[in-house]
Amino acid sequence: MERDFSGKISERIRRAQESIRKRVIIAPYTGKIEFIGGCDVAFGEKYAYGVCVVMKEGEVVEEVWVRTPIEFQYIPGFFFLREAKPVLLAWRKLLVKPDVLIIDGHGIAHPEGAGLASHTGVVLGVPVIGCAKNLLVGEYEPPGEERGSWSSVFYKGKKVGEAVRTRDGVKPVFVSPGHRIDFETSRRVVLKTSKYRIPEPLRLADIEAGKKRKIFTS
DNA sequence: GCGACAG
DNA sequence: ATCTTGTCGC
Repeated sequence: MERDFSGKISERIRRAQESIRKRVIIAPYTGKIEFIGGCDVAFGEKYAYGVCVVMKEGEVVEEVWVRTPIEFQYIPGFFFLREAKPVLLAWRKLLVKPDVLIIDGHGIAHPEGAGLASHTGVVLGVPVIGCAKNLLVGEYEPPGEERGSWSSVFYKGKKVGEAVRTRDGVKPVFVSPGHRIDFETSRRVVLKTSKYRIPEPLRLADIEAGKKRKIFTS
C-alpha cells in the first residue's frame, strides 16, 4: 500500500478527478426515497473492509461486505483512492440497490468539487449524499443547537454543503450532495435517517465494518 | 514559510 | 482511520 504521489502519477490522478468533477450533476431529486443505503469502510493492517447497509422504514433490509487489499495511503482531497474500491465492490454485491446512498465523506464540498460521494455517484450513476464528520474545505456559521437546525457551508463564494444538526447540542454533520441530488433532499434524507448523530445506515455500516476488521485481525 | 487537511 | 478504559453527564 506504499506509494509515492509525485510527478506523473499525481497529475494522472488529478486529471481523473477532474474528469469526475465534470460529470457531476447536482439537480433536484424527484424519484422515490424508499430504500436508503449507507456505505463505510474500516481499515486493518493490509485489508480494507467495506460494508453497505440498506434500510427501509427504519429497518435493515440488506447488508453486504467485502474485504480487499489496501492500495493507497490516506491523502486529504484524494480520499477516493483509498475508499472507492471497497465501496464499489460492496455495492456490487447488493441485491437491493437503494434509491439513494449515503457515504462517509464529502460530495461537492471538496477542493476540486468532487469528493468520494461524487466519485461514487458518477461511477455508479446513482444518487449519492456525502455526510462527513468534519469539514475539508469551506466556512460556515454554527447552526442552531436544536436537532433539525442547519446552516450553509461556503467555499470560494459558492454554497457547497450544509452543517446539519442531527441531535440537540451535538456537533453537526457536514452534508454535501455527491451526485444526482440536491441540498434540500440531501438534508432531508440525513435528518430522516438520523437517530443518533450519524445517519443510521451509515452508522450501522461503520459498526459492521469494524466488526469485520476485528474478525480478520485478532 | 506556516498552518489546514473527509477517513 | 487506528491505538485504547474509564468516566463525566444528559
